[in-house]
Formats: sequence, structure tokens, C-alpha cells
Amino acid sequence: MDPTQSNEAAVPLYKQLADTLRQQIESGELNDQEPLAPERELALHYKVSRDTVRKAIRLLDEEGMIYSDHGRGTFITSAPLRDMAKAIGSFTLDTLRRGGVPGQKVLVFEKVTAGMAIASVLNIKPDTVLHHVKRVRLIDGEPIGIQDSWLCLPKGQGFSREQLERKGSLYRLLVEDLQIQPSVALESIGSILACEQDVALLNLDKGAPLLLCERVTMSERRVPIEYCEMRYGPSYRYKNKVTQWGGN
Amino acid sequence: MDPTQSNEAAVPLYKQLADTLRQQIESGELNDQEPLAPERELALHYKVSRDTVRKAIRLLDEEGMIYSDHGRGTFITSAPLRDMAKAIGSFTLDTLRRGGVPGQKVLVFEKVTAGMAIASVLNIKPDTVLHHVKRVRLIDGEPIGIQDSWLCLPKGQGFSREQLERKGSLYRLLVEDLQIQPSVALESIGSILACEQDVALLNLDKGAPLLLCERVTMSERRVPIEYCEMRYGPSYRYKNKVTQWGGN
DNA sequence: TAGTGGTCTAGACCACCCC
DNA sequence: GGGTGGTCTAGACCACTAG
Repeated sequence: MDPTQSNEAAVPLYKQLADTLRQQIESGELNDQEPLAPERELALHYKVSRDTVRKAIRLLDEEGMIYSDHGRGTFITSAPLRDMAKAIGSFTLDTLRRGGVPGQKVLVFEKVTAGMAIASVLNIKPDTVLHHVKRVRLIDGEPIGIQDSWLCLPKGQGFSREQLERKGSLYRLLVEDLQIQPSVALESIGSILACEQDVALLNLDKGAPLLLCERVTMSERRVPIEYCEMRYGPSYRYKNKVTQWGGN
Repeated sequence: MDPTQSNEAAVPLYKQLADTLRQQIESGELNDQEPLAPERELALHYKVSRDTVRKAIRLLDEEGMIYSDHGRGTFITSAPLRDMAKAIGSFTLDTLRRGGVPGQKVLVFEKVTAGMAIASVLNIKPDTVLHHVKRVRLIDGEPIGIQDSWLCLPKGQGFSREQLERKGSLYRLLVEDLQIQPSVALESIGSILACEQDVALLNLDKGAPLLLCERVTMSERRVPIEYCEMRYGPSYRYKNKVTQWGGN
């Protein structure tokens, strides 16, 4: 627990501590709704300052692993709730959690120039060259949804169809191969009737209702990097966590 | 900027500072994508520690108002993105932002005993008494969605139909009248065909696709307080912000 | 009243970006 | 090299909860 020595990796102390605690929780060393050790005690035990402990706790809180009650203690979220929180934002993890095998079939892989609509949401000039990828998402080989992605990558960066098919996940390709870390995405979600192509690709009945999700993904500098349209059949459920309360 | 004196309200310093900065941004004193003053400078100017400044900045970051870049500075999110972030999680705010007038029509207001399904998601014993409220949501008087809520309130607490109709918002009723602050909600979102009742209430065509959103809302102590089923017609778009990346 | 989390401070050093 | 945000510390006091 010392990032100055062995500055290999150089993971911050509070992240190391969070990893340690996360592992303890997931391995069942600590039971649901049981209190964690008090912050001061953890600080003493791991030989870090209380502030560092608090940062680790905050991280785990944001992940939905634990929560703090003023004056009472810090408690472990119940296992069902933890599982649900983990499934959020990840087709792959959610599928695995339900015991399914995630997959994809790449239908279209091309470079295109941005039209007005996409240029507008990505905040770029029309006719900028984009990567366009159209995929069918599979669970246990069954088609579940269609994803149309338009990516605006930094000049000189790109990837091949084979690279994407090997990774199996566009997100992992961005992070691992292109060093691009998505930080925030804004989504607009609605319903729509399946068109003929949707019916054919997803193996649905005519007139089936679809979940339509449009997403703009931004890098850490809040530069839009991807616009994505997703269509899911009625059997898929999108998971979400709400933490902002404006006054519904 | 001193909570020890005039301990009226006793709003923490970093929240006061966040309010100040938020107001400056919204009033246009600072322009989009312009850098904020450096943290050390803000600390000096407002006579607080740098750590307090950082807490305020973190708060505004979570709200989507600003973002920080290591080594470069802290910048103001562009206005369109700020607006979109503000609309999240709030039917009322989103509607107002689009220039509409939000409304509601209460269809059902009753006390019921929990069935097995609802008892399970709310983590309570079956036959516990719940408030059941069914409403149609309106924009400019037009029906947009149907919401079915089951509320599990602390013993002795309750509210009347008139109270709800006066507030116009179940959320505000919880916070202002019952001192219950929602902290996290987990949602499962999918699509479904409108049934006969949906068609009639929302004034849709037969076979219209609906957005179905099921939500469990929890209090600050992670006690489930509400289960809600929402059905929206194709004209409504649900807004969402994604900040967790597990590996899509 | 004792114990917990929440806020605040002052100062230090590191990591990153850009000139 | 100079300026920025990111991490870390040690200690103080406040606010809330529970026995």
C-alpha cells in the first residue's frame, strides 16, 4: 500500500484500498448489511490517513457496493442490489450475470462522411470522415438488438473489422487498443415499431415494439467520440441507476 | 461563507461555494468551455481551503456543469450538454425545458396490501399496507404516460389525494411534506405493446409501442420506498446519463 | 455520553500539459 | 519550467445516532 515505492503502475492508495475492500465484500468475508469497520479503524489498520479511507469508501459508494449513514456507520449493500448495480451500462456484464453468453455479428464496417444530423450531435464539421459499424448483439447466439455506431476518432487512429471481431466489444477496443476512455454518455430513450429490417434481423413478429436508445458518448475531455443508435426487442431489459433528483 | 457563525441552515461551505459558482455559470458570467479560475485562486478569493474548493468542483462535475482536465484546468460544460444533464430524472424539469407545461391526473388513490411480487422488490412482508397511486402524466394537457406507484412509507406517515394534487409532484411531496429523500433508484427499461387501457388513456392507435420503465426507489438508508411502473407513448423520450463503464 | 460519519484546514508532493 | 489538477497527511471540530 505504497505508491511512492515500486511506482510500477502507480495506482493511487485509495484505489488500492477500494480494490481490497471490494474483494473482501465480493468474496463474502463480510456479510450483507453488516457494518464495515469505522473509518478511523480502517485508516489505522491499512496505515493510511482517514481521508484516503474516505476516498475509497466514496468510490465503492458510487459503485453501489456500500453506503454510509451519518452517525451510524458504513454498510454493505445487499447482494441482489449489488448485482443489479454491476449490470448497469454493460451489455456484456449484464448478459453474463444472467447466465448468457454475449456475442455480436458485424453487418456493416465502413468509413463514411458525416451527414448534417450526426455532425451536429458529435459537434464536428459535416463531411468529417467517421467509422460506421452496424452490429447485431447476441445472447446465446440469439439476436437481441441492433447497434449502429458512428465513431469520430482522433486523426491517424483507426481499427480494422478483424480487430473489432476479435475483441468482441467496441468499448474494450476503444480502451485497450486506442487508449480512449469514455467518461460520460447522454442517452435519449423511447419506443418505436420494428421496421422490416428489424423484424428480419431480430427474428421478431411484424408490429413488435422496440426499445430505441440513442447515445452520445464523450471522452474525458468531453469531446463527443461516438453516436450510437440501439434497437432492442421486447425480451431485452435495459438497466439503469438514477442518482440525480431534480424534482420528478 | 461561514457556517459556524449564523448556524442558521448550516449549509456546508463547499455547497455554498458550489451554489455561487453554479449561479455564475448559469447567469452567463462565464462562457462555455472557458476555464474556471484555478483551484488555488478560488480558495484564496473565497477564503476557504483548496480542499473545500475541490469538493465544490466535484459536486458541479457530478451535476454535469463543469469538468476537470489534469494539468489543463477546469472547464464549463457547453450549454446544450448542461441542459440535457439537467433534464435527467425529472419529468417536470424536462418538460419545462422543452417549453411544455407538465401536469398530472390522478386515476387511482388507495391503500392496498402488498402482493408477493411487489413485496419482493420492496423487500417487505406480503400484506404490508401500501399507498397505491395511478396517474396519467400530461404535457400541455396531452396525456404522455401512465405511472403506477406503490409506496411503502414509515409507520404513521401518509398523505391525502388532495395533498398530491396540490403538489403536482410525488417527488416533491415526499421531500417537502414527508421528509423522505430519495437517494438511488434502480430501473429496468424495455418495450411493450400498448394494451387496450393504455390506448384509451394515452389516446394512441391500436398496436402502438410503449416504453416500459420499472423503478425501485430507495431512501438514503437504502430502504426501498417506492416501486413504480411507467408507460410512455412513442412521443416521449426518456433522458439518461451514463457514468459507469463495465465493458459494453 | 460514546462512537460514528461529515466538514474544514494548511501544507506537501506528484502527474500532467503546454510553452 | 511554470502552472494546473490529483493525491496524501495529521489534526481539529461538528452533526447525527444510539444505548
